[in-house]
Formats: sequence, C-alpha cells, structure tokens
Amino acid sequence: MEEIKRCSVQYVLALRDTLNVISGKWKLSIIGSLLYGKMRFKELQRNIGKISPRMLSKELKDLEANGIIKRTIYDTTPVTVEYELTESGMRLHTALDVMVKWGIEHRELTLK
Amino acid sequence: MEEIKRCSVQYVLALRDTLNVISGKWKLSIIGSLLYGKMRFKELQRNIGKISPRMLSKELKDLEANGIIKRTIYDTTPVTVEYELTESGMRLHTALDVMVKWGIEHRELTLK
DNA sequence: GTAACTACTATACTTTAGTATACCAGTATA
DNA sequence: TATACTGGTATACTAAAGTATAGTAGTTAC
Repeated sequence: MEEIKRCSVQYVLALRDTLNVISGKWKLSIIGSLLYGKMRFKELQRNIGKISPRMLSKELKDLEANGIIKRTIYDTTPVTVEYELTESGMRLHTALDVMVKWGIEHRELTLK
Repeated sequence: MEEIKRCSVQYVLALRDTLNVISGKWKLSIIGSLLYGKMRFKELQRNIGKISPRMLSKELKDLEANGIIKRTIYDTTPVTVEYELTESGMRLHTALDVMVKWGIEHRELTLK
C-alpha cells in the first residue's frame, strides 16, 4: 500500500516535470514552430502572430533553461540569433502526438 | 505550405484540448487518485493532502464538465458522493504514461 | 449538548501569468 | 534625415489561478 503511494507520487512528479515544460499560453506554439527547423527571434514572432516580445523572450529563456531549445548567437551585423530544439525537445514530438490522439478521440467520445 | 500551416494549427488545437483538461495544480493528483478506483469527496481530500475544499470542488466540477470523471450521488444519510473516471478519463492513462516516460528520459538526458 | 461526520459554498485575499506600450543600440536602405 | 531592420529590455498594468478561513445543513456517536 505504501509502495503504491510512493510509486504514484513519483509518477505524478515525473508527469508534472513534463507538464511544466509545455504549460503556458505560448510554449506549444513555439515548440510547434521549431519542429520544422531553426528559427530566429523575429521569425518566431511573425510566425506566432500576437505574441509580445516580452513574452516570447521570457518563454524562450524558460524553454532554454529546461533544456528544450538551444540558442545560438551569430556574430553578423546585425546580430542574428537562432533557436532550435534540443534532442530532448525533438523527443517531445512523440509525447505530443499521443496527446493529440487522445484529444481527438476524447472529442469524438464525448460529443456523440 | 498553407496545408502544413492549417495542419499544424489543428495539431496545436487538439493538443491544447488535452492540456486544458490536465492543467492546473491539482488535476493530476485527482486523476492519479482515481486511476485506482472510485473515491468520495473527503477521501480525495485526505488522499491529496493540502488541497482546500474550495479547490477540490472546483477542479472536480471542471473535470466532470470536461467528461473526465463521473459523479454519482447516493441517497444515504449523510449523503455520499462518489467520483470515478469515465472511459475517456481511463484512456488518459496511456497518454500520461508517455509523458512520464519523456519526463524521466529528459531528466537523464539533461542532467548528465 | 457538543463534537464529528457527510459534501460542500461564500467571501476576501494573494500570487502568478499574461498584456500593453514604449524604448535601447547598431546598421542598412530610401 | 527618416525609416526599418536586428534582438531584445523596462515599467506598469489587468486577468486568471490559487489560498485562507469561516460557515452551511442534516445525522450520529459520546
């Protein structure tokens, strides 16, 4: 009984790790944009649309700190900065696919 | 190109459906508690620990409205109310497992 | 009679998330 | 000389999420 409890606590903790990484209004849009290749700050901003630079900057820092994206600065004029998914970030794709699948099935099951 | 964009928009929407259902400080603890069987209000409260009745009540309503849990009232004295996962709620298990797997792998990949 | 059980709700508060707007430095273009 | 490009930061605000504390009503056990 205690073992189940301990186990389920570990389970919820690992789950929360994952959720923290992808929670927030803009994270999925950013990750989704980067699934198809590298992008620069302004490109991301244009691609996502209504995001403010403050939020984009904050979320990018967050994702970088969590090891989801990699930031590379190029010494050009003006400086260009590229963002891309790390290996872990790429691996997220599978997890996201499963979530999408559930989301679609849940709609079908619930609405009919 | 437009098709990819449209497709990725649908993808993000389905994903957000799923995320909305499991986001929030307490939802995972509730779902996690119910994975092993039915539970009553006070049982959930005791099981989860620090949750206030206001939050538990709110989150349970939310989960019920989203078709994740089912609420059954029994006409006993005092009334007892049982909460259990719906079929969709049960199906979440697979998606959660994948997220847990990613969470654990990500930790290993990032910390070493 | 008072304390504890059932399942909650009400009110007021704090904390976190997100928005809006303006601004920075440096370079290239019209 | 003015405008737009690069990648952001600063300040001040609103909105959403969560907390704290008390209270409801009816029943049962001490």
